[in-house]
Amino acid sequence: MRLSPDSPFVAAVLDIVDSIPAGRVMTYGDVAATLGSRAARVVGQTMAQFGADAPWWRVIRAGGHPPTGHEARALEHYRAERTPLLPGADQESGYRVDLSRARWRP
DNA sequence: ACCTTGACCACAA
DNA sequence: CTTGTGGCCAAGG
Repeated sequence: MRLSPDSPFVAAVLDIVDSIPAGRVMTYGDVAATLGSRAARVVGQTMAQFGADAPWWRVIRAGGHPPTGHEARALEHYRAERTPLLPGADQESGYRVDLSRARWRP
């Protein structure tokens, strides 16, 4: 489906995403929780539709995986801003962000 | 009001 | 590692 472009939830999500510093990340659930919500999926839909002009690669899944379908492009950003990744899988597919070090809590 | 669709989450087997 | 189950929430049919 489509989210309303002027939904207050959408605006709030984008505000939070813009506040994440370089080299740090938040999970979809973290962003929702910051808004007092559990709508992690809606955060994902928000990023899918309106996240193009935001630092979308700083919002990842709870397991440390980058957003589905954007693994390769996200990795370029992580390398560029030195986001801590878990050791091991160095290839494009299969890597994860080290949440214990990179997680940002506002 | 019910069903379906998602850049999701947690937990169990 | 993989499925499956149940939960979450907005929007559209």
